[in-house]
Amino acid sequence: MTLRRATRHISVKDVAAHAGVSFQTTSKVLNGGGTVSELTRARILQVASDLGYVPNLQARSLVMQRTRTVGFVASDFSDHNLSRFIVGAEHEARRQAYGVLLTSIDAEVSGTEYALPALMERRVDGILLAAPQMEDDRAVAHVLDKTLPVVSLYHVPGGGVATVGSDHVRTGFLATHHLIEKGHRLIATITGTRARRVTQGRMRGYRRALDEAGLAFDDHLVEEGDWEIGGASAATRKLLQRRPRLTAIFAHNDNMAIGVLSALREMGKRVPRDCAVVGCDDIDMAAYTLPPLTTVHVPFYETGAQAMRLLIEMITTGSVTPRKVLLPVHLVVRESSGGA
Amino acid sequence: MTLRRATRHISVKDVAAHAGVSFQTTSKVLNGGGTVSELTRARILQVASDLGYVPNLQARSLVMQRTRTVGFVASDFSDHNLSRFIVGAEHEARRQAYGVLLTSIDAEVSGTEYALPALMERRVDGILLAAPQMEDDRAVAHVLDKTLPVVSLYHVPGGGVATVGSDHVRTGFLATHHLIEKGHRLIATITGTRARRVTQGRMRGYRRALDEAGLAFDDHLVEEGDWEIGGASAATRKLLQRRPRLTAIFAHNDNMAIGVLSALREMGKRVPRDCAVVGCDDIDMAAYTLPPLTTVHVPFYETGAQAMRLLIEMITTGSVTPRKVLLPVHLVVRESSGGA
DNA sequence: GCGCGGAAAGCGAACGTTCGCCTAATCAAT
DNA sequence: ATTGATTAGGCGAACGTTCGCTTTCCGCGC
Repeated sequence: MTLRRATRHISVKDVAAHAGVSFQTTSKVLNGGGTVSELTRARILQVASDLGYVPNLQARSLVMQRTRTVGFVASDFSDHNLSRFIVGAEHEARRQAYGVLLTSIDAEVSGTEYALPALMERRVDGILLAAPQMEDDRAVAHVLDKTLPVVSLYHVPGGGVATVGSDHVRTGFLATHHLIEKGHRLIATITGTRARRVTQGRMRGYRRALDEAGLAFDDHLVEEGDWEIGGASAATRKLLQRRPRLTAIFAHNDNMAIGVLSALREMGKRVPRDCAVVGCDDIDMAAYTLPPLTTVHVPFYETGAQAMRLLIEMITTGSVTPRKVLLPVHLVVRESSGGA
Repeated sequence: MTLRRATRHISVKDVAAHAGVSFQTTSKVLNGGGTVSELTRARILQVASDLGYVPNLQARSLVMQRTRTVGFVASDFSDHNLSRFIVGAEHEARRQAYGVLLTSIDAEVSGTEYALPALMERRVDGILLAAPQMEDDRAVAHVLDKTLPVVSLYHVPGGGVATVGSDHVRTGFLATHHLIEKGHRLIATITGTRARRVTQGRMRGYRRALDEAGLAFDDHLVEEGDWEIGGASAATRKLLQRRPRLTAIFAHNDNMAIGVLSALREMGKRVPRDCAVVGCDDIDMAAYTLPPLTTVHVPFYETGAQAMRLLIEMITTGSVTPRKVLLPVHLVVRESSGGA
């Protein structure tokens, strides 16, 4: 149908011309600074609004040497937890009038290939990292070090990067401790992938709770999962084969806990009577499983907001001190562990 | 600990100085154009790489009048379907070396408030819209019209905006038709929120399938849902109270179908023997519900990629012809409807 | 010897800002 | 009247590019 041309953007010079002043004066007015008479100030503002003037941040960035934009690097936005994190980060960025430039990195290729250069070209002021596969990527760590403020959701080797996350050890501890309090003695766990820090942390919490209660750690009560429902179902069957008398399972995320519930049901076990289940993350669905899932709430949204806040603080203060922030988690008791 | 200063970025002039040529010549080399001797070309490239030169896209955009960046406006990234869409769009953008600037809009405030100005300031080349609440926002439609290439996932009033989406009517038709083929005659449906186009489309497909089979439409077999699990459970109970003999339920998304399954189980109904259930969207979890959920697969990832492709095409060709693209959907038969 | 064509590289301007410094003009105080 | 301060606004430069137009140099054919 119609084929329209892109209309030229109007600039500060256009406004100046219409208002009969120099464009520099216009700039002053628009930025609130300088000494300009009330009359001309009003006139310029009027003209600017009439013409629909929108400042060009590109040009401003050029002279200011700051883009007021941060890069966000993630591995997979469709991960539910990660997307809650993104929402938190984006909200905080918006609150402080920062733009967020999104880049995904494939699971295989190191982020150095594309994501980082793309962000550098656009001269982001800082980078928010949410890509677990970077946990062991020394190349990335090296690139990031010493160039830009960086905050990561995950551990980055080299220690030059600030980190914001939740307390994984406590998460594992709370879940396990709760089961112990409920009287369970044979408590199995289906872990996340072993290489991940979060898995190691939650595992440490699990062991600590056992230790405190004087319970022995049993290797046969541990099965590695892949964070997915299907894998957790399989793991559940393996565990029950090896230790038929176990009475509780702690899954390293709610998704796997759902797989556990489904496997238990298929095997004719009743939850929580025959076997209690506790997950962690506290996803929306946890309240709607059958039975509703006891879980440890992990503040993903808050983590995102906090990470962005820290990043922007680092940007504005110029400090690149690699701080570590740990956000608290808390237990949410529902029926899968026998209720409150 | 350490407090480091942001190191100055090195520019084309720095490279030129080290290579002993004018910065314009350097620019030529870096962009592949112009007539430069093989010797100096090699030298310049060498120096650029040694110094770690990264072009400044801000400056380039300024003179080129194109930022090679698109804006993405979404209402809620943590929506699973939407996040699949984002992934698709981002991958396509990356493939074509476009940057993606993320903005969320709150459910309440019209996007005109913050999101659009923020994108305009950054001079994005086009906008990808994924915010259902804009379906009836005439103000937004007006702002968008005639200024920039815009592709929307949802309908935008005014007709000036290109749209990419899946075939909602066919989705409703396939789900309902499948149930009819399975021998069901009293087929209830739990719809999405009525105001949404997707709901209206799926509803039309539902009615069309009934019509074709010569089945009467019964208002009491329709209940409005809110896309959420809890609401759908409630709706299921209402439906069964009004029409105890219904034998099938079509939910307007998989999430609600999960709520339906859970409500049916609580009421002692067996799925699919007593009541068949069909959802739509084909989320990951659909394969893991109990029983696994028959659903209509909606290609969210592809939709995102396609939308981005269209947007970039509009940007590069300068055409703002408001095309409408409908992607095909297909039925995925699992056990909740009685299997294949 | 003269002009020509082409290769190689330089130069100036422009893109839309911000910022520091400069110039008038006004006005009160000496 | 001469100063000095204050107010209002202009001017030039810079940020890092791209692009089109010179300029310089060289070899070639007449």
